[in-house]
Amino acid sequence: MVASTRSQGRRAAGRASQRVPQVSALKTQLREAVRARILDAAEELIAARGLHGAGLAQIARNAGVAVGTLYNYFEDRDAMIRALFETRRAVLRPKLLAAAANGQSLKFEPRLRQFVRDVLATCDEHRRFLRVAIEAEHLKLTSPPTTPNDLTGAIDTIVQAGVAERAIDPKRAAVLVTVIAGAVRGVAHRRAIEGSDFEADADTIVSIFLDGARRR
Amino acid sequence: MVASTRSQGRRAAGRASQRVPQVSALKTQLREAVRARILDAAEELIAARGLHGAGLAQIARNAGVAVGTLYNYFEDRDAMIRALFETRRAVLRPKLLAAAANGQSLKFEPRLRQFVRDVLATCDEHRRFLRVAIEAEHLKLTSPPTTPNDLTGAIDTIVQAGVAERAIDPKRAAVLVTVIAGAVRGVAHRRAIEGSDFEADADTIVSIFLDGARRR
Amino acid sequence: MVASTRSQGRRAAGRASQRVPQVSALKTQLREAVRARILDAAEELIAARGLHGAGLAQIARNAGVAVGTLYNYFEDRDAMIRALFETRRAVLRPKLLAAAANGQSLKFEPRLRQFVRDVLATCDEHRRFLRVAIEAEHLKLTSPPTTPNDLTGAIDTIVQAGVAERAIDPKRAAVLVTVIAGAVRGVAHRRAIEGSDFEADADTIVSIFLDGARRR
Amino acid sequence: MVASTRSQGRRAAGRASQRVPQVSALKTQLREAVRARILDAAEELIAARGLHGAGLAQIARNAGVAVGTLYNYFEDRDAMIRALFETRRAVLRPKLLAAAANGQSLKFEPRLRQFVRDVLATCDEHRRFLRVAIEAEHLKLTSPPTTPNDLTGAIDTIVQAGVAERAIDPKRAAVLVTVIAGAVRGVAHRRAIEGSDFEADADTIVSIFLDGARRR
DNA sequence: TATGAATGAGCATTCATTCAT
DNA sequence: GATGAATGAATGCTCATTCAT
Repeated sequence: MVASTRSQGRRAAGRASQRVPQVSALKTQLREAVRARILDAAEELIAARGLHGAGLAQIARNAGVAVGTLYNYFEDRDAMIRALFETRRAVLRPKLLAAAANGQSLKFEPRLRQFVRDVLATCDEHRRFLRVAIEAEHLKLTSPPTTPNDLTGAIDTIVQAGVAERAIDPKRAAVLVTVIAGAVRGVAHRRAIEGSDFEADADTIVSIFLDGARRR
Repeated sequence: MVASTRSQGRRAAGRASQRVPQVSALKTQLREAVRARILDAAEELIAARGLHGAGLAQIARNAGVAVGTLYNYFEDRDAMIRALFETRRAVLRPKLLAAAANGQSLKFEPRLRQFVRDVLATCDEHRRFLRVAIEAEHLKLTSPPTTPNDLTGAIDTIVQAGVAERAIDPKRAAVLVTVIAGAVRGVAHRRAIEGSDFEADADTIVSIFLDGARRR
Repeated sequence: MVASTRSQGRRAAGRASQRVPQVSALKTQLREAVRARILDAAEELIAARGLHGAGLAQIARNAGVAVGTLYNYFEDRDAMIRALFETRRAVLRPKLLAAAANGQSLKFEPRLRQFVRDVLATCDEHRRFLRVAIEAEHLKLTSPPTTPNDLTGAIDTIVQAGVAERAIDPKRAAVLVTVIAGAVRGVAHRRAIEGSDFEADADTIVSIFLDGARRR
Repeated sequence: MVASTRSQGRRAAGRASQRVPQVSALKTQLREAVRARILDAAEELIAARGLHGAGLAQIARNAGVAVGTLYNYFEDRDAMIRALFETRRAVLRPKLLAAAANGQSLKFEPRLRQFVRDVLATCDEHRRFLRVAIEAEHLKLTSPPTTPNDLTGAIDTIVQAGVAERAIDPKRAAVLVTVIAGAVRGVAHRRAIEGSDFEADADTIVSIFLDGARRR
């Protein structure tokens, strides 16, 4: 009896020490789910009606929570929007970095080709956020590092590699980065709005940039 | 007295028949001047603080009129902003069309070269409005045809000409338009923000697009 | 005709030069009337429900204006309440100063007697504000100089005069000021709440302070 | 085994019959301790930031409990504040009554002297609550009997005794009560805010009230 | 009973729009 | 036509209260 009592005690203690973390893990999971729902609601509204048209009341309604609840997750509206960008950025940035780092063993050309393909695919995946990011490009006041800069950075990495292996003229590097970034953004933007899938776009873009559009 | 009255009447009538148009012309001129002052004030504020930060009170103050006066010139705030875009568009569109039509006698390459040069010059001239246009690219709901589309249209004209003279592969034409438009916009955007003058940008861009960035 | 026209012109000019100030004077008067109505409404609500219970919506309703109008008269709610105190103080302070300066030719005793009589009369006149002043005595954060301090200051003036003419022991002066101020405030407070008129209070108070309540 | 079980049962029962009251006593004690901690936290916050600045969240934090727990001790915020006053009153009232009853065998003058001394001492002891009481004097709507009234009552008791022994003119009694109460409150208030100790205040006050401030 | 996240009515504040002068 | 004070719906935010755990 003593033994069994002890073992029960142990088991109980064991259960407790297991359950408390389990409960808190569950809570954390729930919390994250709500947070995600809120950010999704905000993202959708901003994409649809612009930053100005995304009121807290509507965001709360779409997220299925009360207005006050928003303030349990974010300091204020500004912080919420900043969090939205940071969250999305945390998803996109690694993809961009991975895309940029991807074919380091490859020569410049196939590497760039793969990179552009990856980036456009990623943009397709995150069409909705793209509209938000475009919307927010002039809100530099609050959130310093924007996703588009990540794109430019990634392209810069690749182009520098191209310069290093003497595939690209260093004098043209800076303009090339801006031009490629503008082009990619333009194509992605068009896709995001039109909803169309330019299957072969990636390769065409790279061919144009490398060999020119001139017919030979 | 009668005579003098008559003659006065005649003279008055004569004056009136001359003056009424003059007066109305003067009035129209004055009206247009006020309208322009209002739109300038709006443009400046939007460029500086964004669409949301440009309140009617501040616009009126900067334009040197009363708030109520704004409503004698525009139906409401939305109409005023639409008018701002249309007014600027009315200035920019002819320039773009002229740039596109400019070297119709030229071969494709020098024509495109001249065109990009002209477009970037025009963008430099209208830097302030550029910021407004960028700001407003997500306001499609109210104003259907936007300046950026004019750019795309002009580029399309040129590229089609290139296709016609067999300098460009027709399969690539659509993408090329988007890509060039994106690149030009990207460069212009960068200039508008950084304030820097990329003197040689135009030629570099065209060279890249025609012959590729690849070192030979 | 010329003459009459001229004289008309003169008259018109005369009227104009009279009327513009008249109009602006009328406007100023109207403005002040509205301002007063707003402050009255605020005073009444604060007196009835306390500072916290006086919401801008209710104040506006009671003043017969829209909520937004309040902001044409005051920077924000805080400024409005500060203005309320300053306005009332601007009325009460001169009365207190006058009461304190009143019988400078008199001996200490009749002077104090007159002073207390005046102060209690003034308090009766401004019963409603008294409740507001009491309410606000712990809001020192925003408005530094409060009406109650004016009372203490006035009493101090009188007591110092009493000290000067050797009617009062200087050692007791400080406490006497506090004690008289407390007593006057207590009586005024009681009147403000009970609404009763203690006709002879002033003289009784002074007698007590000068000769004591002890029966002889 | 049976026996042992029984004896265990008995013992258990014995323990239970001893312990249940002990446990409930312990629980009651604990409950009271928590209640006291909550009221202390509330008192401190109200004294420091005013009634309006004492939010339930902050009170709970300072008391070391959760917000919801407050509602296990008090119906709502209003009831909590009322309880605060009643609790403090339950401490202060007996002291005031004792002070009033203290020198029943003494003559009026030394009795009043002692009373004022006691009251000021009590006020010094409870400085913090004094600020709360002052803050709350306009919350009469909810809590009918306030501490200040206890003071007035106690003074009334003494003054009536003075009337009875023909030391005080009955016509002046009512005013004298108000005046003394106001004076005591004024002095106590000044002490509470300035933090200074007027050692001799009590005697000075009584002397003034009995024999007047007039120099002889 | 203790907890603290969820709730939503209530608040001060803003700003496009109207209208009497 | 010009003016600018008046308007009030809409917004972001707070906080006493509730309730599932």
